[in-house]
This record gives sequence, structure tokens and C-alpha cells, in this order.
Amino acid sequence: MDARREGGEAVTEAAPTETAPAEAVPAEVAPAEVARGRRPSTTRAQIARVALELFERNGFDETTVEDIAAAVGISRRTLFRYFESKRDIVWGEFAVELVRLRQHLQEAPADEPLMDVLRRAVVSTNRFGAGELDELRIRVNLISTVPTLVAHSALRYAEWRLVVAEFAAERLGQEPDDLGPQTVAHAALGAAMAAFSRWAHHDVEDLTAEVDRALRLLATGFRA
Amino acid sequence: MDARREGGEAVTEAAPTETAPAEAVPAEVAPAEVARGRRPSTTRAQIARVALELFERNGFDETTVEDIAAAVGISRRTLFRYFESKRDIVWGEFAVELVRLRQHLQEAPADEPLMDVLRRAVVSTNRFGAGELDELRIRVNLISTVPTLVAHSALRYAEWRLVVAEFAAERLGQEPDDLGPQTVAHAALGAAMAAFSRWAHHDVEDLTAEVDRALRLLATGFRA
DNA sequence: TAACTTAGTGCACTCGGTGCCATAATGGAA
DNA sequence: TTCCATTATGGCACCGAGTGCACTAAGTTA
Repeated sequence: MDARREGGEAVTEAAPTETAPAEAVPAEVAPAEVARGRRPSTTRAQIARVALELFERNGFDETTVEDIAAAVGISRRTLFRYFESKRDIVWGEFAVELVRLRQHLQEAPADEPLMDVLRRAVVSTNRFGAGELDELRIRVNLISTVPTLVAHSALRYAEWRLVVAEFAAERLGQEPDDLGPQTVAHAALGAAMAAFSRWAHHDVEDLTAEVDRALRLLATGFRA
Repeated sequence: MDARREGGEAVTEAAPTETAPAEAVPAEVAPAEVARGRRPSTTRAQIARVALELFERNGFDETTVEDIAAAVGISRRTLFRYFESKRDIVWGEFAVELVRLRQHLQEAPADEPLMDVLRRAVVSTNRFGAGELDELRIRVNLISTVPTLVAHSALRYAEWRLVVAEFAAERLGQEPDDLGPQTVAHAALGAAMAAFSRWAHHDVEDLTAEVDRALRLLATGFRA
């Protein structure tokens, strides 16, 4: 289709509206090498856009991978080179967010209380621009509704917890595997999930504020 | 887990006036009617035993449903009449435990603090006899290790959280969907998971004590 | 015996996912 | 220009989990 530009712009063209990955994310230290070999005929973002549209209209289970591939204009086999699984399409660029979370946690002053740092970091990595909210709502809705995706989410959440557990371990002078860090990580994830879920399903206005509230609640041991 | 006895002793049937208690295994609740028609050639417990053995020896992904069926001596099709999915085999009679948890929460004195009730209930429903521990360890290990099962677990955990959220909602005078109950449920699950996971993987002696510790940690807001 | 009830089986089919190999497109070097 | 290394795409066959359906087997009751 279109998606074809001359001029050497590297990948990640994406929509012009949003997708500003916040500040510097030097994880992608691509040395700007000249593109060699055949060029990709599409992008992850492109596929995700088309797929989400289909999922929303016809349902996740009712949409086959074949359908998505056809709608994008690529083969089934090729689609699986862009995404590991049909489920992963819904998750977008989660890996990038993990990197941001880790950075936030590392940069916090050492004398700031553990739960305060955690709350600030989580809130901060989950700030979204107005343009992103619509798609995010669709994603979150799918993830927390469709059984296959609810299930799959556990894998992503495990990665998230690891980041938090490592941070908590350092603060508590324990190993990430120990009970303290593990419980902190699990509980923090739970609080964040509760906030997201409520924002997606019910008419909660401010996602960020909701996340903040949940984590404050957690830090008090639920005495309110 | 198996708890299969003949004689028709019905297990403490829950009052039908309650909020739609998830129906348990029909065999247990059956009104002791005389068996009619062809008799089942095996049981869920039987299949689970054989399957766990295979999973442990050859791995979950490496064991096909065909393998299990053959080992039990039934057809593949029949196996799927005993278990909804291959994954479900590992989970055993989880539904029964949910009923017990709900009962514990309901029976608690109204003036006992929320987090105390919760802790006692969770600890109490997770007390296992010495004979069950070996199989339990295998189950927990699989569930928290094999990606497919880690993923699937999210569905079971959602059911667990619902029970806790409903209890917390009543205590807090809110809806189960509200932030408080949701956060309590998520966080409590997290704490329990952390305890189980540590018990299964590391050399933690007492599962019950570990669960207790995790939930106490949670109730303090992690100030220790 | 027949009628009824419940369990088991075989078969074909769908769908997600993978391994393998051929082929297309591209830049660079000879 | 031609050839080559590189990278992406595509087709195909195949696997395994699940499912719908029609049929058979094994019981009980009348």
C-alpha cells in the first residue's frame, strides 16, 4: 500500500498525531546504519491499528489472524514475524514502558520512602496524552475482558513485577526473590491494575489520579 | 484434593440463598441419586494424577493431550469431557477452595478488622495436610513456571479476587467494583502469590506461615 | 425384552503457531 | 552492469489444542 517513503527515514514512522515516546529512550541505540536488504512492507504500529479496529468491531476471538493479515495486505506467515502471537498485538510497545519504569525507579533520591518512589514512578510512566487515550481504552478493555487476553496479561505483568521487585529488593536490602520485594511488587501491580480496570470500564475521568489514589491506599495498609 | 469417598456424604452444602455460589463439582453436591446409565470409566482425580506425573517427567508442553489420554486409557475426546482444557488439569478442584474462602469471610465477626479477617481466611483455606504437599508443590511449580500455565492462572485468580472484593466491598460500604475493594483484592492476591511462589521454588518450610507473613506485611503498608 | 439414560468414541474441521525453503527487493562491491 | 550479501515476504506442510456431531457401549428401570 502506501507506507512507502524515500529519503532514508528509519523505521517507526507511525501516525503523525501521537506516539511521542516521551523523552530520551536511548535503549534504541541504532547507530543509524544504512538500511540494507528489502524494506519492510509495514510496521508493528500499522498492523496494530488495523487489528484493533477489527477486534473492536468483530471481537477478538471472532477475528482470525488470516483476517488481520488480509486487511493489512500481508501474509499470515509474515504477520507472525511482526508479532509473536495474535495476543501480543494488543499489547503494543509494552517493553518500552518497562524501560521507562526502571529508569524512574533508579533515578529517585535514596532518602525518599519506598512506597512514595514507587507511586511516583508508576504514576509518571502511566501519563498519556489526550490523543492516546482512545486507543488505550480499547486496549485496556480488551486486555481485561477477553479471557485469552486476561490470561496472556499474566506474562506481561510478571515482567513488570520483576522490575519493581528488583527496586524494592535494593531498598530493603534483600533479594528480589524474598518475601518483602515480592509482596511489594505483587501488591503494587494489583493496585495499578485496579485503577486501570476501573478507568477503562467505569466512568472514571482521570486515569493518572486513579492510579495515584490506589497506590496511596496501598501504602496505608488500607486504613481509611 | 481428591477427597473422593463413597457413601454419599454431602459436603456442607452452602445455603442457596446466597449470591450465586459458583457451583462446585457436581459429584460432591449430587443428591445421592442412584447411578443410572453407563458408569464413568475414570475420574478427574485419576486423570490429574496421571497427567501430573507425565508433566513432571516430560514437561507440560512436551506432553500432548493424546499422551495423557493414552496413559489413562481413554480417548482424547473423552478427556475433554472431564477437563475443559489441558491447562485446567493442573488446577484440580480450585472451585471448591473458592467456596471455602467465601465461607470463612462471611463467618467472621463484624468487628474484626478487615485485613485481619482476610489474613485469617486466606491462611485458613490454604492449610494442607502433609500428604497433599508433594502434589501441591508440583502443581504450584508448574503454574508459576510454565508460561502457558502462568497465563492461564490469571483467569483463576480473577475468580479469587472477586470473592475478596465482594467481602471488602461489604466491609467498606462500597461496591465490589470500587477502587478500595479492588485494590484490597489485587493486593491480597499478590501477597498470597508471593508466599506460594517462594514456598514452591525456594526452601521455605512452612507454607502457612509464609502466607501469614505476607499478609501481615501488606496490612502494615510495608513499613518494617 | 424395550425404553431410557449416561458415558465413550471416531471423525472431520478450525485456528494459532512453526519450520523450511524458495523468492523478491535492496545496497554495495567488483 | 553484474553479482553478492542481506533482509523481508510468501507458500506449504505440519503440529497440537479444542469442538461439533453422529454413533456406539453400558448401564437402570419397567
